[in-house]
Amino acid sequence: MQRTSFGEMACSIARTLDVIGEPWSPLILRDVWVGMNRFDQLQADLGISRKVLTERLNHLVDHGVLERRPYDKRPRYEYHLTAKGSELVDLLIVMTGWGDKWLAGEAGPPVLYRHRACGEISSVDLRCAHCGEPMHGGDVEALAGPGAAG
Amino acid sequence: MQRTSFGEMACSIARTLDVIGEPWSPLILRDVWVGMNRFDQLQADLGISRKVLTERLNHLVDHGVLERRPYDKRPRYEYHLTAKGSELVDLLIVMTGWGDKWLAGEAGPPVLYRHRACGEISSVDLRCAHCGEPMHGGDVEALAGPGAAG
DNA sequence: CTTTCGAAGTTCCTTTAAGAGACTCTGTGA
DNA sequence: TCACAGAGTCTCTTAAAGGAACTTCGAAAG
Repeated sequence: MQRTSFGEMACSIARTLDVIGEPWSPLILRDVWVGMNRFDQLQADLGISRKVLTERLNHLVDHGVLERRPYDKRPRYEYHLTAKGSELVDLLIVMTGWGDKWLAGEAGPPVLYRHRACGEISSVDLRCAHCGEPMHGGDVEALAGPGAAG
Repeated sequence: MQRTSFGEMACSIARTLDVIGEPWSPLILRDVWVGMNRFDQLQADLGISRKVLTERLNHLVDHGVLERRPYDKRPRYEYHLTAKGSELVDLLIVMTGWGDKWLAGEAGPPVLYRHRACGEISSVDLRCAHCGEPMHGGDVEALAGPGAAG
């Protein structure tokens, strides 16, 4: 229910959750990413309540993650990822990787990704933007930054 | 409220959300990651209701993301990341990166990460595990995998 | 022109989860 | 034997999710 708003916390994880942390939001982004851009498509594919879908779409548009785009002279709209929203796909890809590894079980991953640059079915790897070496939880040390609280 | 369970969907994003998608869960993982391992510490730091914290911790333990570890002869427990849980930190790091870029504003990021391997303050970059080139939403094509529905 | 249609929401009602805070339980050690 | 501290549990209120029927707007068909 998340009545507590995370947006005011001095934490980028909390702030990100404030934008896409509500139930369904990541699944909506996934669908929009793969080309399901219309209200009824999303509703049918997800099985989400129309009321909640409306709320989520508005929230995502308000936060600049999705953009509402008319596609007809009638009042008909499509939802598309903005630049800000497109960068959230990184998150979806990493989520997919974890789910594939830990939750897919015998059947294997439901979806595979082909990396266009090399043509191979692949997965993603986190690397230090500075030195290019692997960068995971244990490879890192947290320090207070300029926007720290207090 | 998320009454709809995502765990049965043929989608690794949905399944991952079933494990850590409830409100507060990513923030609990963040805190445990940085060394807040006890109930009262977590409760005080997050300001979460004790009831909800209990529910979340049990859920995360049930799903093998956290491990409950006694630290006293009295019934006292600490929560620690399992191997499965440690890999979720990747997700937190990517979330942090997005929040730092798009939500931190004037003040700048509240937390900085130093990559131990190179000693630099850095951020994370997604690369293809196969060829090492950048791998983001637009660089990738989705195909049905062995565990696809239907 | 009136009727029908389709997409995109709105509204209303029920059920369930989150928030808040007091209460319990269990060993310890003063 | 009393007080304490940590880790929960209980109860009540409030708000959000689910479900399903209803509205609205313009287009095209008769």
